[in-house]
Amino acid sequence: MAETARHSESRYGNRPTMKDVAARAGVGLKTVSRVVNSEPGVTPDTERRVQEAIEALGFRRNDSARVLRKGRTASIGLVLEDLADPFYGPLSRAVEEVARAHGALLINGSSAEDPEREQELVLALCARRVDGLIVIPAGDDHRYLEPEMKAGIATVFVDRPAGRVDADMVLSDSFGGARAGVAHLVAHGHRRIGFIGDQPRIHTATERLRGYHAALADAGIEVEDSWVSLGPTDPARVRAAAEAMLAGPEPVTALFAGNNRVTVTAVRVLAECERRIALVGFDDIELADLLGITVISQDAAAVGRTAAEHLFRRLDGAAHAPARVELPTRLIPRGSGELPPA
Amino acid sequence: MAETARHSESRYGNRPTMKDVAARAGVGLKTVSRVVNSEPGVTPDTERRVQEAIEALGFRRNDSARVLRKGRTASIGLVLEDLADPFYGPLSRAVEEVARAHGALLINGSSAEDPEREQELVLALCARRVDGLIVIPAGDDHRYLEPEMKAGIATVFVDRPAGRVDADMVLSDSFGGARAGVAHLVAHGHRRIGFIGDQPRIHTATERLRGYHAALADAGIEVEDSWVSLGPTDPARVRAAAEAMLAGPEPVTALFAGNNRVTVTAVRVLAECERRIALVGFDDIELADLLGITVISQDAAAVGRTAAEHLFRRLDGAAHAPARVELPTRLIPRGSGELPPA
DNA sequence: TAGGCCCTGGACAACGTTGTCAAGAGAATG
DNA sequence: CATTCTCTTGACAACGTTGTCCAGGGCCTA
Repeated sequence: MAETARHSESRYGNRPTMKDVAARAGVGLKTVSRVVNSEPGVTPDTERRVQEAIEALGFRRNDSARVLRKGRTASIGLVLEDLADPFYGPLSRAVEEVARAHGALLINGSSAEDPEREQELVLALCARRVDGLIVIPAGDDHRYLEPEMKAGIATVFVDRPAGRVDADMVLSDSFGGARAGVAHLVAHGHRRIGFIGDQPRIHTATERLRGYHAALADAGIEVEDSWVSLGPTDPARVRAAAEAMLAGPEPVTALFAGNNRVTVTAVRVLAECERRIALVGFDDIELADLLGITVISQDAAAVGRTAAEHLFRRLDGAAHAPARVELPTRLIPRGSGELPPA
Repeated sequence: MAETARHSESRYGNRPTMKDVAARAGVGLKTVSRVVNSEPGVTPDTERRVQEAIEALGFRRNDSARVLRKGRTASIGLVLEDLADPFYGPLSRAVEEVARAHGALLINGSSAEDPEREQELVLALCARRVDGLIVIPAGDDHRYLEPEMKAGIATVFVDRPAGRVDADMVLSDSFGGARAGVAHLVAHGHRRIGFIGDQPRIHTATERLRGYHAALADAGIEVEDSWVSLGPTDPARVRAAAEAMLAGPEPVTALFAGNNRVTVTAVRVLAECERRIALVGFDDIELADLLGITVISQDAAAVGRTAAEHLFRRLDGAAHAPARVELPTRLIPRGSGELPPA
């Protein structure tokens, strides 16, 4: 009776505990634990009684307590930039599938491309003692993760390399992809090609720009300053950049878009333009086939899957040196990249 | 010394605990706890010593233990259908923002439209004692949640109503949206309008179908069986359904697509078709403006935000009867819905 | 029938944290 | 100077679970 009263004031509403189940089933605490965990050494009859008590009380094991005792949370953290970005949805989903196959839950958070917020999120996840972390870096200094990694939290960086820290990474071949895309435009006769990309702080942005320069250098073309624009990828900035490149006496005849957000805005701008400007975008977009947009496609799901599999291999004890995996990209010609110079 | 040895074998790598910090700083355990939680009653000098010890050891509070003691996990669970679906990315992100504003983390999982998997996920989240749940139901019987809700886990159902359980819900006006969309087609002269939707098990699918029927009834049009097709929304099934409606002696002159996946496939099929078939789709799609697709738009972010705010109001103690919020939809004409009958 | 063994079940401590409470040191008051 | 009061500090229990270890009972064997 006193027992009941105590529980009705308990913090979890009035969740029954194993102790309550044990009392109701007339067995010891540990026996309930055994039944709940399907451990051997319980007679069918006892097990039945315990199960009945569990049903009757609506008992559900408290995983917090379990975690405290066992030291494994069976959860991993995923810190990405923005879940609303169509590139990260499939990535996150792929990570989740792998986690599920390993019986783990996924906690995720968006950094909104803010290094401070990234750190805050990562540390919160560490405080929960996630078993592992997959991080799409916003910042470029991850030394704050060192104590955590030393303490055994497996970490894989994705899409962009980690800063000042030695860890596993899974990247797409941004340099090679951009180089191939720009070379494609060159092959179709373009000599004046614009590049609109993300902020230089972001590794993929500079890698793609490097690929752009490499392709033009390969073709013996000298890049003019006005052809390149790096910065935030909100529609307003991208629109302004694109319009600037298309205006003036010697406008570009083709554009290379540094990521999916840039591509979307570029398509809008080009649709309003009377001249036919060629376009190749980094990242595939839904319905791009119908719009005839030529893209460099990276397989977001494959990136996520690879990273997660890496992580779980670490969690299962793999102790080799940090690896750096680079996944290939693919050029998908659909028309916009094959337009001749206007 | 023995202390050190014990810890070096500990399960969390060798994470220092408050006890270790206390020993190093030469203070009591509780004093460390006070510093970590910024509780009052610690002299600046003591605080400094403790902070130093925390830094030196790389201490990070173990939230599992904290949760066990305090009873609040400061995390909420989100169970949706598929994170890779462009409708759910923004929804999830909106939920995350609200959670973040309340200092909570978001754990999410995909049910893949499988009721069993939904239940499995929800119960796993309950075992972790998330403070609250936001569920996009896959199944139609949620009585399994009753003990959990009674035990104090706040729950909000989103996008589709809960089955056999009294709880808060945030829905979009599927019926009204579909009715308006189909009426739009009727207003543009169509009398033979096809409907391709999701499986009838899914509430939004039947609501939208109901809207379709209502609009046609309003116009005094009798629906033919062959105009309606419900089922999985994978491209193959949708394509087959669309092609069937467009073939035969009396084909439909317009299509209403029951969700974004259907719309995407429908656009592809119609693009291959020589006749101009009108199309209105439920859910907006990126770049739909460029493709000129008329849609019924529901604001995924608003749905997520509303649900999350509802949830936290519950967590902050709101105890009114379960509410049912229905958010309006918006018809966005872009061309495809305004085509006259071929 | 005695001895030993196996099998089931339970008592107890421990995980790392926070709430309660009481003790001790100074400061303020009479 | 004695007393009370305040402020800082630490000892201890508790949260709900699991691992360790031991006890008791039934069964088999000699």
